[in-house]
Amino acid sequence: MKLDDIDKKILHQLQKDSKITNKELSLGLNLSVTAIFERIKRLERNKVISNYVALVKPELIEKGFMVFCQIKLVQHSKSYVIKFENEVAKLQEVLECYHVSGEYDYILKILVKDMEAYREFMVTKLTNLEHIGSTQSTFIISPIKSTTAISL
Amino acid sequence: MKLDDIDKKILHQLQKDSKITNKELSLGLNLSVTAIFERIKRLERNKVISNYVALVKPELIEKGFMVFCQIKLVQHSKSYVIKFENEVAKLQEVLECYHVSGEYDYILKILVKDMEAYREFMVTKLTNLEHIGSTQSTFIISPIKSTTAISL
DNA sequence: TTTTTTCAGCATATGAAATTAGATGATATC
DNA sequence: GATATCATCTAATTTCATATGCTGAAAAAA
Repeated sequence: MKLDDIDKKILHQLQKDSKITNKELSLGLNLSVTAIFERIKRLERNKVISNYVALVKPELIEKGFMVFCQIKLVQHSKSYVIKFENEVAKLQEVLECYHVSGEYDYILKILVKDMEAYREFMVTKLTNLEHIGSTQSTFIISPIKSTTAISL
Repeated sequence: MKLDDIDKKILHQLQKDSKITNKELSLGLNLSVTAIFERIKRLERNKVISNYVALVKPELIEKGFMVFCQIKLVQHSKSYVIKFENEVAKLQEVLECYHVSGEYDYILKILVKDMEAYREFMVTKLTNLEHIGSTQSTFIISPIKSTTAISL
């Protein structure tokens, strides 16, 4: 799907604040409300916009402890990889998971209540996954800039 | 601010889909529309909900190249740290930035069009920041699980 | 060139949702 | 026991998203 400048401006606004009304957008972009409406619908139909979410401050919901966990698999055959990826995606503490280049295979962004909860997560959930080799945890001291949507 | 179970359920829904109507929420939670409305307003007032955003597929807006970049500062006095953090927050390629424990001081999540754009970003923007020591880039081969809101 | 089709936009209308206002009952406070 | 506070309710109002049908420009077909 092709995006023109107007589409990009609309996306830009909706990424900053999806509660902006079509009218406000139309004023800023010199289009009618209907035109804006139809463009947004088109962006949604084509899955350029995948969905709309509320961003919640993690520290306010008793989840103030964020960790980047790097993981090495012991084996990299397709079936192992797929199994690992499926399992890890199910863990609700895992906000994000990426297959990456470099020394480790995966980087996970993990959010829990505190260090104790993290220990529990490691011992009972993460290291229970098969084929996991070594892991390395990097603790977040302070978020400087963040757009992460947090799950309860 | 204290959150009861109803607040948490509301947050949980809004994090999955902020376009859900108060009526739908009220049906699921056996409350009136007004009660839901007041609770959400309260969550917004208290900044538990910081804002609402549209999630956009990065590959569809010509930004398919994501990188974790770890950064070490040469010096850690307060004024340097603050200056670095301010500057880095302004860079639109930087989606997220965290002050972390371990060998490096910061982890940045960066999103650009491609490897060439990343090189350009490193050379012209990142390494231009003062007090930067070494950096290490980890490239994302494939996102397995992700909730990241992308900026154009 | 002329005609037709397609498409993006527009104004207007309407139904649904958000928001406001006022009433009620429960719980805490003096 | 009286009063204040708070969350909730119902009902009224306002605002917004969305559907409909029209218009003109550009593209395609004749």
